[in-house]
Amino acid sequence: MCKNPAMSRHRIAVLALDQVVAFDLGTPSQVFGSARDADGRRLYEVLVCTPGGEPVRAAAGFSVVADHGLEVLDDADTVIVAGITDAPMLRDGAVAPEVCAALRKAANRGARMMSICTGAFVLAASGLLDGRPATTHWYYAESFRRLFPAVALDPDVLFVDDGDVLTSAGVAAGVDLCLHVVRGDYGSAVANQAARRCVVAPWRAGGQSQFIPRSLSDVSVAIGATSTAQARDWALERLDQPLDLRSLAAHAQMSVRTFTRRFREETGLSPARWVALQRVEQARQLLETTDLPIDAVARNAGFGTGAALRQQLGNALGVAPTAYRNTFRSTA
DNA sequence: CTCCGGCCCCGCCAGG
DNA sequence: GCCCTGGCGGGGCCGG
Repeated sequence: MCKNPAMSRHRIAVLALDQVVAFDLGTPSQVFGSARDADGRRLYEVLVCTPGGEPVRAAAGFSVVADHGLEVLDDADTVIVAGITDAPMLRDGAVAPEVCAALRKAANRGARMMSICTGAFVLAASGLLDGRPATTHWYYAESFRRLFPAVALDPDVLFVDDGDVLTSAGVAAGVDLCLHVVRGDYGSAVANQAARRCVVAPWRAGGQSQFIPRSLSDVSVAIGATSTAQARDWALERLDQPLDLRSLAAHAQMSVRTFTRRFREETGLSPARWVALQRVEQARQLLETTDLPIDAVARNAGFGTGAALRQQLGNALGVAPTAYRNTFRSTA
């Protein structure tokens, strides 16, 4: 990927087909367009295209006139297929041959391939998901499985990152996937700033269930109902200290059993897994935005030793702390 | 590498 | 009957 700001901007082509989901089509422009370097310059160029540059009908009842045709897939660094809805393709899996060919060509050339929502049907029809893990909108999971049995579908996660092929669940999960990609390309600070510009929560992890409210859980806090949200805030303030399940539950004034149950309902993650993710996030931000020694970062993020941090960061991101810092320290 | 001890996760079920 | 709670226990995971 184009991580060096000196190189030309990372180019993203968004493919809209007939009956495109308008929200999906806007998501990449919005999120990637909000990713800026320290001087406020855009880090991505986002081009929307349609087959032949012809207008396509949006499912919402208007037409989309794109500036480009499929030729922009030829030199895009990333290709994103937006979701479509209520189209015959979702039942018969038939995608125009020239679209499949263009997508395959881009993938073979090494472009990063992504889909939002039912865009996964188009990637799958092009054979790009065979034998790989992927996800799509839960509503279409059964149809997807029937049409593309060779794909390892996980219908219950927000998005799947399989390296050069990334797929997301319905609509808003596309926001999460796009933020995830920005995070991977330019680091947490840039991604969080992009999220702030879009006024969405900084991130939801890919493994999270599709069946959790995006921000409605805060409502229960506002009305004072019991919830694990305060315990999460409390935990975030003391990530550098040991956080075991018992003390989290005690802080939420619940039994351990009820706390874990609620926690899972509200976040889609188990408490320990959530804490681990927060610690990695904390470490990333410290590596990106400070010059603290690795051991200090490790202590501050609750890993104890640099060795533990190295281990966790390696598991989560596949990079060592110093390498991570060197990659992202300059961007933001 | 394997083992070990501790913690965690979650299905299960009894009780309110 | 219903739903929610919370203790129990087995299987799993992680760090040493």
